[in-house]
Amino acid sequence: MSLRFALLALLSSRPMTGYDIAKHFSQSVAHVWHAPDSQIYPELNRMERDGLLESVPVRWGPNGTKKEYHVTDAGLAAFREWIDSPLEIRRQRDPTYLKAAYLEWADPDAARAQLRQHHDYWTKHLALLEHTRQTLIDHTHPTLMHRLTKFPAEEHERIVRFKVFAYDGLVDQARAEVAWAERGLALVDELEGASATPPE
Amino acid sequence: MSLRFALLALLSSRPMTGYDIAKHFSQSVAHVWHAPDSQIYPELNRMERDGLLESVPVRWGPNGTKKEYHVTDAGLAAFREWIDSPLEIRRQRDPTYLKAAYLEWADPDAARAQLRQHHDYWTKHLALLEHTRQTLIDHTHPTLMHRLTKFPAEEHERIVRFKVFAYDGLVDQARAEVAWAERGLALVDELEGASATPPE
DNA sequence: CTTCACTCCCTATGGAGATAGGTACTATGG
DNA sequence: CCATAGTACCTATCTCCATAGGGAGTGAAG
Repeated sequence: MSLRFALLALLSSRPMTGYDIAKHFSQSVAHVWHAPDSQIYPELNRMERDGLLESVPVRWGPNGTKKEYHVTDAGLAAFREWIDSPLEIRRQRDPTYLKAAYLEWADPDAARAQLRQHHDYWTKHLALLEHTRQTLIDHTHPTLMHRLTKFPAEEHERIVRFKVFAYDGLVDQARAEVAWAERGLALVDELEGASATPPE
Repeated sequence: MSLRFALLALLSSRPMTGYDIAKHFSQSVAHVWHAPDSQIYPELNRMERDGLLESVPVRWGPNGTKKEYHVTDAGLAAFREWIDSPLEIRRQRDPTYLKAAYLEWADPDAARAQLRQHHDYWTKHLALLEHTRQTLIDHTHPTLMHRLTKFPAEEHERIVRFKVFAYDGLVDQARAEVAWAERGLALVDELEGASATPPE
C-alpha cells in the first residue's frame, strides 16, 4: 500500500507521466522507494479510478498522446491522512544477515566474495546517498526545486530539513553496512589461519 | 526462497517439528528471519517432497503423532550450495524513511508519536539483540548449544564468531535507528517553534 | 470430567512484488 | 528513409508474505 503514497509524494512536487515516474523511481527517489513500471502503471490507473489522481492527455508528436497525472484534492487528503497515521513496522528479513550467521559452512573465498560484494554495493550506494543529500542542502535537487516553488520561502527550511533528516538516516545505514562488511572480511582472514578446512 | 534456507539452517542444529520451528521463528531466530506458521508448514512439505528433509513420526500422547523433520544429505548439500552462492541484493523499501522524507506534511504531534514509536520499537529490539548476542558469547544460547555438540571443540570458536558477527551488525543497525529517531524528535521540536502551522 | 491453555497441522484468500514479456509511437542520425 | 534508441503504456505469471481462519489432540487445574 506504500507504493500509492510514494506516488502521491512524487506527484505532489509536479505532474508527471507514468514513464517519468518510472524513471525517477529507478534513479534518485529509489533511495526511499523503488518499484518497476509494471507496478506503477496499474497503480496509477487504480488511483485515478479512486479519485486520487486526474490524468490530463498531452499531445506527444503528430499522432501520440501521453497521460500526465495530477494529484487531486482527494489525493492530497489521502496523503495527509497517511502521513499522520501510525507506522507500519517491517519485520527483519534480510538474507545477507541470515547467511552471515552461518558463514562457518562457507568456503572462505566464497565468504570473502560475498562480503566484498556487500561492501562494494553499499560503498556505491553511500556515495549516491551523500551526493543526493548534498543536492538537497544546496537546493539543486530537481524534484525538490519544483516542490519549493509551490511553497512560500519561510516554509523552505522546514521542507528541506525533513528530507535531509531522512537521508541522514539512510547515510548512516549505508556507513554501518560498509563497516560491517569490513569487519567480516577481517574475521574471515583471521579465522582462515586458525582452521583452513570447513566444518565436518 | 530464503525461507527454505532459514529452515535448513535451524534444522541443522537439531530435528524439530513444524510447531517447534514456528515458535523459534517468532522468538530468537526472528532476528535474522521471520515467517508465520502458515508459510512454514507448506514449505516443510515441499522440502520433504524435494528430498531436502525427512519426517519421522513421533508418538505424542495416546492418540497423536507429530512429524519431526531431519535434514537429509541432499538438504545439507543444498544448504552448502546456497551459502557459497552470491548474495541477492534487496532493494530499499522502508515505509518509515519514505514517511520521514515528507514529515513537513504531518501534524507535529503525529510526527512525534511516530518517531517515538520507532524509538521504542528499536530500543526493545536492541535489548533483545544484545541479550541474544551475549548468550552466543556465553554459549548459553539453546540452539547454539545443540549445534556445538555436533562439532569438535576446535570448530566451536569459528562457529560462534560468525554468529556474533551477524549479531554485531544487527545491534549496530538497531542503535542507528534509535539514534535517528532521537534526532528526529529533536528536529520536530526545533521546527515547531519556527513554524507552528503545517504548509499550505 | 470439564474447562482451558497449549500443541500440532493445515487451508484459503488477497495483496505485493519480481520478472518477463508485448505494442506502438517518436526522435535521431546516418 | 531506415535503423536504432528512446518514450509511453500495458499484461501475464509466479512467488512471497500477511492475515485469518479451521480442526483435532494433550495435559493440567479446578
